[in-house]
Amino acid sequence: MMKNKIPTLKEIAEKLGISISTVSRALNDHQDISEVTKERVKALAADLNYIPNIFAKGFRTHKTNIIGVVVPNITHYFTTTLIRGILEEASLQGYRVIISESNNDVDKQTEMLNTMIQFGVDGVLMSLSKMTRDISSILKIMNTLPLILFDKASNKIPCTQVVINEEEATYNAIEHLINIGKRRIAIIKESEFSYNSEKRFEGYLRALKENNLPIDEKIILSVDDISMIQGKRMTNVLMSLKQKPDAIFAITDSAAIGVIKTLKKLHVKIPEEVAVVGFSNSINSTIIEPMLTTIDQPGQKIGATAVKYLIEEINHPNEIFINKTIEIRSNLIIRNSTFKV
Amino acid sequence: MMKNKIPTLKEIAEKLGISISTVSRALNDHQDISEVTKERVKALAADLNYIPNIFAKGFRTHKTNIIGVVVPNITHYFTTTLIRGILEEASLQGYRVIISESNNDVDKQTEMLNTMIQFGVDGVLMSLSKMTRDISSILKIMNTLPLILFDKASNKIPCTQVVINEEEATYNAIEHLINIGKRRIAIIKESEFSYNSEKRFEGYLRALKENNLPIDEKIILSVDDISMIQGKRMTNVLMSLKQKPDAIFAITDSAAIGVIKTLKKLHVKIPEEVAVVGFSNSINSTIIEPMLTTIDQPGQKIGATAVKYLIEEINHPNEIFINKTIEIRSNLIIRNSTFKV
DNA sequence: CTGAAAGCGCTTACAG
DNA sequence: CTGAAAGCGCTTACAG
Repeated sequence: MMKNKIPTLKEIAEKLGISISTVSRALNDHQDISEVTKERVKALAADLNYIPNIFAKGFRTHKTNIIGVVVPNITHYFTTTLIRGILEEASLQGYRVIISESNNDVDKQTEMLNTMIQFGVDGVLMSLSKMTRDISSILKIMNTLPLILFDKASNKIPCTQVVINEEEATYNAIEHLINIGKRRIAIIKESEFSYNSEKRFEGYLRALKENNLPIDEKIILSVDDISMIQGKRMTNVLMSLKQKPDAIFAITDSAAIGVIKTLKKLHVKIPEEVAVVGFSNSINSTIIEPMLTTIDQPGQKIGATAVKYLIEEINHPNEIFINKTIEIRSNLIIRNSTFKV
Repeated sequence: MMKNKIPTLKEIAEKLGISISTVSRALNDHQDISEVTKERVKALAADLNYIPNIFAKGFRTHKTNIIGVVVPNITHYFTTTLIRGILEEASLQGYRVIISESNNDVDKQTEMLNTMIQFGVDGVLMSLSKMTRDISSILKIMNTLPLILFDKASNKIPCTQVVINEEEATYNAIEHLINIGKRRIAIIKESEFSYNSEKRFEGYLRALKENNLPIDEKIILSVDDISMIQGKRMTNVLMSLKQKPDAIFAITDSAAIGVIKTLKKLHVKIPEEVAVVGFSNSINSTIIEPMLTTIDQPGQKIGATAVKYLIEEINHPNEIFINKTIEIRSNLIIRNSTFKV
């Protein structure tokens, strides 16, 4: 297929009988250039469909206006809302976004970061893969590029982090269960190192303690992979205990949906006998019956906020940034799995 | 933050006392260079963590190894599977992916395409926004860059298209309903111009005709926005008809889930009184009870295939490509909404 | 087998 | 207010 040629500054300059420098400056609205010249240049540029060669520009100015994003799993609904926020805010600020998936594989994550650098991104937004223990490669990258963590973060990495109020959100959810009269609240969390899981667990523990409820290891269950299937398995475990729980909090909606499905199969009444709470406010949480009480995380806002902080760092490459942790508020959405209207 | 400097060919050349040209050639495994030199150069490059400046390279060779992707809505699960396939195949072939969302807004779609060009992508993969009637801007872009359509395609645009066998898949689904004894099959489709909706409607019509079933306009419903809410509304319409349908085919899972929810509210037995079929095999289709019979679309394969064809075109910029339509096979997944085991 | 040099399209310090 | 020229980091035709 024959492709059109995109005109260059040189061609515009020649057609107008002026220098390339003047054309460049006119297009960039440089103060030195007269209005008349600016207008002539801009008119011709528009006419010829001039598009600046971003590679020549980026090559020259060491800036590409591209942001790299690394996420563990792009198919999670919540992740897509984060990405939507990132795309929107980036676009507003004149940035493009390169996305890659680490598939929760730490080596792949490192590889992705390296290609990001190679592709000249101006900065990186990352949500950590599970099991990211060795942070040396990440620290190395931080020497080269601004990096901001979002959603799946880590206190060990000295950079700005944009997260939700995981601990508090869970605290509120557990407190809600206590308010509706539940006293024996089980939790299904992740066994592997996971920032979100740990924070949520802390909120769970604090809520029990502050309400003088006993902490019972038997109803604190950890799974490798926090999925619907594991939710089902763990529910069978919990409901075969001598002292069954009267509520189950799962740290993800998918696990919570597994819980509901199994409780229904066991003919356990929800929420009267056992109440269920999830985390994420995924679409699924409104499909399941009874609909799931869960925590709504404003993904778009988190994504957009992360972009703002990143561009701030990109624009001030020589400043030392104090590494803030920005907590975005989430909301408990009460539905029929805990409280019937 | 102070950032590390990435070494250049020049530094390697100086340290080794050879020319830049030789270093460049050694790194690119040029045949002219001796093995000894190659090894020395590569060793030092590895040592210094040399990363080629892709912008200098792209600028020089007019190739960026970046693919642009435009999708209507990134939060749809099926879209994320398409993207996953694109990311994987692109990564295998050494390409990065810039993603943007058109939000089903035709103007935004055009804008996105233009920024893609500006950012020097080597080619574009696009899934059309609804209501893309004016294709002039797309045709214009095809003069500049290779473009391939996937999933939401259009016969009017002369380019390679990667889609599923929409018509045949629907035909099979309707035939399945006929096989289980259904005779009055309603369809809920989109009213706006939509490639997928039209193809599915064609399959529906053909199945009825070939089985000598009457086509009744009263049970052919069109909605603007094919959502769960519309599925609910349309079910109320259908179930208040004198001659109620004994099966409902909705062209998306979300609408089909709305159908099931409403049928349950109306105490209609599924599938005995009314069977339900969706399209997509979304996660939701297994959450709803009864689980939804639907059509599984191999998103990853579609995405990967689209990338392959695009890179083929990128690598042969002066060839005229015959615009093929590649149909990827989908599968009917039979579940309890049509057939109880 | 290796090197000197041109050039990709742009920006910008310097000079006028 | 405008221009000539250098240079960003790379590749490659040309010369040896």
